[in-house]
Amino acid sequence: MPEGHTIHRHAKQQRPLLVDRAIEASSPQGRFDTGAAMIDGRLLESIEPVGKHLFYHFADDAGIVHIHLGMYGKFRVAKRKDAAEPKPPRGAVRLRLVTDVACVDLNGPTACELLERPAYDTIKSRIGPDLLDPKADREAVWRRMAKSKAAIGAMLMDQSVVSGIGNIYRAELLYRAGIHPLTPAKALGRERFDTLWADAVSQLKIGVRIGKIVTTDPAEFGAKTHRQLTADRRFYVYRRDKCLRSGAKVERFTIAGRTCYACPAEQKRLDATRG
DNA sequence: GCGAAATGGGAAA
DNA sequence: TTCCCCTTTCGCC
Repeated sequence: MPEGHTIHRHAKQQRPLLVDRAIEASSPQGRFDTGAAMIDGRLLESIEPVGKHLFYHFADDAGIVHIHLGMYGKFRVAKRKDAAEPKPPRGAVRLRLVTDVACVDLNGPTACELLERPAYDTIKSRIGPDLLDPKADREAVWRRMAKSKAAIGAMLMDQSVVSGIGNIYRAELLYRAGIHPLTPAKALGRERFDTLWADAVSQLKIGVRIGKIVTTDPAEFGAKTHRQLTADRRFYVYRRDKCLRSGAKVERFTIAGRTCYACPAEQKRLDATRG
């Protein structure tokens, strides 16, 4: 389920298995043969998550592997107990990274490419502040929003404005804030924006911790933890017919080519002149 | 069993 | 806006 939380979770999980180790790289499927050959045998220096992107920095200027999962990309991580031989690839494995302790397979990514420094810089420059980066420039994000005419539902999905939020978090964060997605972003005003930002960070962190998106409040359903919530209670409005809390019929419409969901009873459309 | 839609995004038109 | 990529899942027949 790749939104920003997935990427940071992968980085965290893979670091102890791959970083500071020699990497045996291959492309069992064949579509990344050349790139894999370039990094094969090199030392991996760091894994950098930015929004929905992952960058693998290799030593000796061997290059930077850029991965974007898109909607279908998946990692499969297997530890090599007693350096056991990795299992044969499952499905179309674009990239396989093997170290002394693990085997990491990547299937179905939108992007898996080897970059040199300038191309890396270009991609980085297109990615807005990452909600999961403690040093993210919140001021810059608000400045963009205050200047724009776009709806908050569009701005939150624009990775050049703020990175890490996908279609599920967009719908759910705005529901939690009681703000209708078609509200002009600037109409939130600074205070509501700050509240929304803080909630976004805490929700994404829950996602990183438990490995899936759960945006409902467990206490509301008699559960102690987010993990305990069953699949039908993980979202308030996303892909639902009726709002989980109010029971109102969930409204569906398209913003920037993606389906957006909102509860007409609980999400108010703010006036652009207020705030 | 088949088609559509899905957590995403870039390029083309 | 529309197409295209990539893969899985779900609803409908």
